[in-house]
Amino acid sequence: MTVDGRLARGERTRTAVLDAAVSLASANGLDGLSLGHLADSLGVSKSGLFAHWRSKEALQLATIDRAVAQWQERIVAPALRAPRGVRRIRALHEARIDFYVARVLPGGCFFATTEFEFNARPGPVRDRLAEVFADWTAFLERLVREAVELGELPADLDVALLAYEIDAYGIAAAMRSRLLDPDTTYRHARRGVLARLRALCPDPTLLPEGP
Amino acid sequence: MTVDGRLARGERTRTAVLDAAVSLASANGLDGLSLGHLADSLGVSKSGLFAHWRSKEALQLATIDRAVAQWQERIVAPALRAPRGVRRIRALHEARIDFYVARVLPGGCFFATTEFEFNARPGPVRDRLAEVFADWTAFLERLVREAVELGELPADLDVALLAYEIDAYGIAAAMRSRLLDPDTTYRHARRGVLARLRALCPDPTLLPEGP
DNA sequence: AATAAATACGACCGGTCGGTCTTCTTTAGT
DNA sequence: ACTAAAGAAGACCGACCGGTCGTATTTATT
Repeated sequence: MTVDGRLARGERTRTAVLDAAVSLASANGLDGLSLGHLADSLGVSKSGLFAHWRSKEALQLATIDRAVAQWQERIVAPALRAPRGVRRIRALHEARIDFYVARVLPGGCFFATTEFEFNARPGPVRDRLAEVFADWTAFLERLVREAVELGELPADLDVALLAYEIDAYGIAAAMRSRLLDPDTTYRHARRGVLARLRALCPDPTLLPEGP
Repeated sequence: MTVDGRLARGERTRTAVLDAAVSLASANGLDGLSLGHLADSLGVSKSGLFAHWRSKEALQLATIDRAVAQWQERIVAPALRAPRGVRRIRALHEARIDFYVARVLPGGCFFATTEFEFNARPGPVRDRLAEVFADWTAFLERLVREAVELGELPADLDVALLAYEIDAYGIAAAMRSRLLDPDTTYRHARRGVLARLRALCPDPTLLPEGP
């Protein structure tokens, strides 16, 4: 099966551009993502970008999708390799903090930055971000519900509330690690969720203290 | 004691501009705050603004200070009217959520928006925001420490961690309330902190369930 | 070898940005 | 009434923004 070299070349460019766009947007926002800068930093011409996306908004939407794919690879996929229940919840949170620690994106968290940027700006970009956020929340709640069903968390637990709390630890980590002391921040984020789960889980051996 | 009418006029204009700037920046960020738009929305000329602030950056810094003053009035001052200890911590958090519920600012939270906007952009604005955030964290930790000293929280409590958690509930509320269901979000934010404090406080009568 | 499609480019457009300059009005001090 | 200072206005600047257009280059098809 041969691939069309023209399409292959375009696809290569497209993903390279989007990776750079995710990086840039994590630091400067989806609005601060200037087509001129993006083109320059990639050694392409600005008009070359318009061959792939008709407008800045189309590029912004594509950038969001690329960020979702990265998040899926780096945070969700590793967590799904852990066994269902509280261990998976912990693995997800740990993968997220690891992602921040590794400084993968210059802005820390693409979603935190862009969601705050657009939460008061109606339009397709905001709608897409809200959709992504809703999906993420639903995923977190599903993981918590699974743990309840396995008996690893109390049956009368407020599932949505615990999901809210776990995500809150992550958001706060993204924000504080860039303005205050990063090490302290990450320690709080990790210890907080671990302590929370241990307090709720009847079987403490599922959640060892160690790193 | 008479005041200089010229200076008074300038002062009036200045606070009016800064109030509008805080509002605008809460929605569009400190960078999205365009001097032209700001001037138009106030019925003044753009060059009139430069008579008060030499540059956009100077205006941004003044806007931050104004937002701090508003926060002090609307969140910190009410909390300080509550008795020291866990009740004051709760009052602070409730005042914060009330502030979000009241939709005082179109963007929800000035600090959450701007701190995420600037956390990867070195410069005086970022430094000032980091300073403000550090002060806020220190204040929160002080309140928690006071509650420990009063015996309303365990002596071996990780003060900084609880302060981190309380702030995390607030940050998450600011973010989620604009993209997901606001009522659910606010309920989680309030119930979460309340449940957390009640679980730690030996005297449950200090923290009644009621609204 | 010729044609067509997908990429990419340089030049350019109207509009907006932050910022400057000159001018005019308002007000205080005398 | 006159002067000095502060506030505000409008015209204007260079830089950059998102976006368009015509054209050249690469590649697959025939």
